[in-house]
Amino acid sequence: MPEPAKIAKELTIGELSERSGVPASALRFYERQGLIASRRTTGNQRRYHRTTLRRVAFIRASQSVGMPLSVIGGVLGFLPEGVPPTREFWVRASACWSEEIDARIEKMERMRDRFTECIGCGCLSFEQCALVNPGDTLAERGPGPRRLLEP
Amino acid sequence: MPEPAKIAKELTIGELSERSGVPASALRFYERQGLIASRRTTGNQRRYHRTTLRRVAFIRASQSVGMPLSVIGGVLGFLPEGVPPTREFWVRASACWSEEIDARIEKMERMRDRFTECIGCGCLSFEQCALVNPGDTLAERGPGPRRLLEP
DNA sequence: GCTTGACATGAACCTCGGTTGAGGTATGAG
DNA sequence: CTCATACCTCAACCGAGGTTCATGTCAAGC
Repeated sequence: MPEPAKIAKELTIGELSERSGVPASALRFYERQGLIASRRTTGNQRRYHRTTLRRVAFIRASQSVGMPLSVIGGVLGFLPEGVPPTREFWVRASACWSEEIDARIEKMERMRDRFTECIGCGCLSFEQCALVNPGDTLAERGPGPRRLLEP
Repeated sequence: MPEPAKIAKELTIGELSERSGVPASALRFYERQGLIASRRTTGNQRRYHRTTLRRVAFIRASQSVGMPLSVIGGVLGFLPEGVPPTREFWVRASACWSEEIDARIEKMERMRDRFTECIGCGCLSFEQCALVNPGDTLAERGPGPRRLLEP
């Protein structure tokens, strides 16, 4: 007789909070934002699938590299709730974040160099000064998860 | 007979706004935060010294490299209102910001690399994962304008 | 079955860097 | 002097990313 199939244990919000180190208030907030999902018991309490732990890990890791929740949510949209993340997903997400981070680093380096140039020329005046009018504002919009969308 | 000394023209908030491209509401906000100062007319209207234009330029340029207003305010504290910024000031401020930016870039690179590592090991689990528990939070506090303070 | 701790909701509050609007006053050109 | 602008203050609001609190319900151990 085979062992009875282990029922994959669901997590309460307290357990998820404990195991992830993320306050329950934040987990409820993520749920309102659509980043994670939960089943509700008959008594209206949240129960999380085990894989939610991974989602939360991904959220926090992404936040730690400076991603806003809105962008993280976009990427998590490609990862259905309740299935463990595929290797494919990790690879693409990583590539996506790397691209994003590289862009930000590049921008900061450009700004730093401009700042130093401006010291050299003593300007820091409007109209002429590249630092005061960076012109990078257009490039600001729409990086998005290209690597996830274009395999 | 010598020409009458040109009275250094003061700027109204509208003029400062126009010439700096910064909304008047933001200029009032900066004043509340103590980043810039103004003289008041008998009728309680603001009049700005010409050098305020430079201060505002500095504020915007600093913001463009990601400095929070509080830190910018700290550095501007070394630049008395009404005197044009010295070369010394620019040089130190630049060095200060460069240091700050380099630190941020370094941190982002570290994070990016960790992210990629974590993809490699497939972890992204709590407790073990360096990304999820970066341990960089302590280093977060107190960079401050060292270069301005220690000549 | 009772009690206690965990969970639910909603509203209020926080920081940061401002914007918007209402209601009132100054300034300057004609 | 008048009248259009420009300016003043104060209060409320935005969005991001949450926290805190009050009040009420659920689940589980004894």
